[in-house]
Amino acid sequence: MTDVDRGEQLELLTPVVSARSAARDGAAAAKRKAAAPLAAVDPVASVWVDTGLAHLDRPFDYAVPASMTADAVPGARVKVRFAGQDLDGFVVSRSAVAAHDGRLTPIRKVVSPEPVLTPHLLAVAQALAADKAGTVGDVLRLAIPPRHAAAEKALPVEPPASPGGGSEVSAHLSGSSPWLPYAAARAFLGHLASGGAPGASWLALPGVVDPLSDWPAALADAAVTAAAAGRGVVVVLPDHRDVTRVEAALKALPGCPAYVRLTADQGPQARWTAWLKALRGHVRIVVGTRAAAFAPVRDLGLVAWWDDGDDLLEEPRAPYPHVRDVLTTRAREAGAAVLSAGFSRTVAVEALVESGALARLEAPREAVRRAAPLVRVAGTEADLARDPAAASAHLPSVAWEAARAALAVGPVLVQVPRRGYLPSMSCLTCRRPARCAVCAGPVGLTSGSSVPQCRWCARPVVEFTCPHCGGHGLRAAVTGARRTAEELGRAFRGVPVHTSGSGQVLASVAAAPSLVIATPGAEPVADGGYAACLLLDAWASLDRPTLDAGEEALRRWLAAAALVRPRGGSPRSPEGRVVLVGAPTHTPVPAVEALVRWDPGWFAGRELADRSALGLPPRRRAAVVQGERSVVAGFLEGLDLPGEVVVLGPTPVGEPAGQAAGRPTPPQARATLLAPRAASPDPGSPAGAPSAGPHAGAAGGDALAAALRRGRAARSARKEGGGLTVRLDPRDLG
DNA sequence: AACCCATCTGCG
DNA sequence: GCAGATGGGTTC
Repeated sequence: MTDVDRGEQLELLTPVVSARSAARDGAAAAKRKAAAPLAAVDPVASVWVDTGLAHLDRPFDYAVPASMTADAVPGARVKVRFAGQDLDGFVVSRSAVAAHDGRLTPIRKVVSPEPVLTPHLLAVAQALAADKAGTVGDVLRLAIPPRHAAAEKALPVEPPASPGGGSEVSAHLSGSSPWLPYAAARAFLGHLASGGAPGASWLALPGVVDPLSDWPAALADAAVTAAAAGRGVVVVLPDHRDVTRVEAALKALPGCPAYVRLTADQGPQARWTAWLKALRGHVRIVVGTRAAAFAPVRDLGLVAWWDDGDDLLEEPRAPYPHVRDVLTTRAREAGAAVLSAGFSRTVAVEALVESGALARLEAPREAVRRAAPLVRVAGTEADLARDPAAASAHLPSVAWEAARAALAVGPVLVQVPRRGYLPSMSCLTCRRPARCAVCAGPVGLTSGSSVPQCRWCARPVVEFTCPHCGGHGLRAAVTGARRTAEELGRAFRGVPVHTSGSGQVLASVAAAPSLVIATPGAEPVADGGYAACLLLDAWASLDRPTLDAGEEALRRWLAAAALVRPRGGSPRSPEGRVVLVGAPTHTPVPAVEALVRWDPGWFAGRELADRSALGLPPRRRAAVVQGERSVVAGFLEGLDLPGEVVVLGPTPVGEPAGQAAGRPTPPQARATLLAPRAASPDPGSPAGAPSAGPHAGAAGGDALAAALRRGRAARSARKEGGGLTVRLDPRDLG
């Protein structure tokens, strides 16, 4: 560029006060403002403005006043005048010339020169927005927490000169490595340590007998391996207790590597401090809940998450990315390794395995057999224990005996489905599951209503007659945790009873005999492992009318059963037992079989094959569009869909139970769209080339997502009101 | 929300 | 013929 060109451009860039304000404020003010000199170098800032409007989801050029030239760096948070309002934005880049050929408004204020929107986060936000048919602005709101000025000021800019800083902690597969039972671990960790980007789906062995070899220790070991190689690490756990366990495992490592905990519930100041510690390079390792998935560690080398199927890993705000989406996108963007860990494997992760993105990281069958407890199944028609105390607790004799024997040597875990977890009903006389007379759907109670109704066709069940015994009475097949606790407490007199559930979650219990009643996900860890575990109301978990009922049931069972001592037993920790209560025994049920054999890998493969055969997700891409009926209809009408997309619906949907009463809401509808996976690399592929060019292949050529995104932008441009939610790859088709 | 601009309208 | 009203699209 010649000097002349440059001069002309600068002329163009001179901020011009609008005629109106000049008239109002007078010539003096206009002169003063017009005279504000622009930055000598790169006077143009491209700013991603948080407009909240889908059709304006792109950067806009602003002029950089000379006074801001040092602060308005790429990534800085700014305030700009946009369409008559003051809006927040981030500087994306600085340049000498504007792409926009009109007049540029000057940036109003640099909120903070901290470069929070890193090129990596921007690329990730763009890729996620494209993949989920959302806006970059929405993703940025998820990715960058609210700033806390005091926290920003208090934290030193430069990391304190640390003698170790984690980098001198050497990790290796020593004799005590928690990775020892996993043959593929050596290759994975070696590749990780040498700067590679391996991907693995790790099926952790059950067992908590040795805290030095449990899964938190293994995750900590992997994190330190990456950190020792100078790479950044993000580890995401579903809940708080899991974060604390991984933290403890990190602290237990020799040299205790520098890490930071990052969770949403720690408050704005602590959260911003933790976020900045990652950004400024004070720590290489971030451990946290879903809020940590975007943590801006430098030189990202490893992303890891635990228990892919836990719904806490699903972001409830638009565009609804799962932690798996965030982390695999980040890994692809940064050339980092991927570690998806759990006692079970979701179908979504199985799809990544079968696509080649993730390798199977599993222990040999003999090791699984040694580590797993012995699992027995007590069917729905099983004899209730003859012991009157057991009968009052509605326990089959197998379960009663297992619990009684185990209580002599240690704690016993009892898992009961969550309160309000689609409680089902059964015949009061013969205890067989109650079925709708019209469609044979399960009969259940919804909160707020005292009349049982069919969960499939929603018909109220006014007069029930059991087809098996002719009885007319109904009882709740799923008993709440509190009542179960009372009943079991009576059945096993003298044994202490603990409960752990939403609201009151226990982290751990002692090795002494006790009964621990817990809802799924709230099971405390037992010192030395549980002696036994009863999994109640299996049928209720399996019979949910959702696509992922089997997967979810198995995940919950394995999570509880993994806290039990191994079947083999040892002098220190005698034989562990698990009893699945109330499962169908007349027909083979894959989830039950997988639990008995402890083979979650087999189950995931089978489940994916089943879904593929039916043309269902995740083999095909799914999108769910929901909103007011007229809005959904209009939206679908205007979509420019590729030919291979199948549109199911829209079908009317009711308001979620409990909300419908009283408040009149416009009728809702939902449509499901199914499309073949794009031919482009799977969004989960971590092995992809470290981003070739800026945002290369960000859209992934996914025509369905692109069409939905265009549709939303068009709606936004037309100022069409009415709520509309668009979810891509939802966990369930609803 | 504010602005720009094209088009319309009412009055001469 | 033209100032002011009206409406739809853009927003740097």
